[in-house]
Amino acid sequence: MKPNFFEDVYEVVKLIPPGRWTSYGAIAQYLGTRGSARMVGWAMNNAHALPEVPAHRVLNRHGQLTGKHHFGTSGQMQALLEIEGLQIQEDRVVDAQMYYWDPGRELI
DNA sequence: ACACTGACCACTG
DNA sequence: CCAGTGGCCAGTG
Repeated sequence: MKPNFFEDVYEVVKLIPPGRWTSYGAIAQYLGTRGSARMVGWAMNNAHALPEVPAHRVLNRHGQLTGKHHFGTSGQMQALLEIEGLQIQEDRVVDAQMYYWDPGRELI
């Protein structure tokens, strides 16, 4: 039995607008637990199999593409983000705070 | 049941 | 900026 946690994570990730990104911690915080940021990452591991979940829009708190290694080919994650208008430099989003999307703040 | 790991985060020094 | 520590929850051997 998988916890609703997963479903909730997927829902939030699906709601992330194109050209925006959010962090594992932000999602975890939105769901009520701060430490569960790890679980979010773990949930994404499952999520990456689902085409409906844009996992490439979920980065760590620095806007760094920590999970790029999990995308089949290297550069895939960056490419997807750049297509949506984000600028990536050194595996990091340029002007990250400018494109940051907080589920608890803008989704409310 | 125990130990270790993980796409993390915050605090401290 | 880097290293260490604690927290959080679930999976695996």
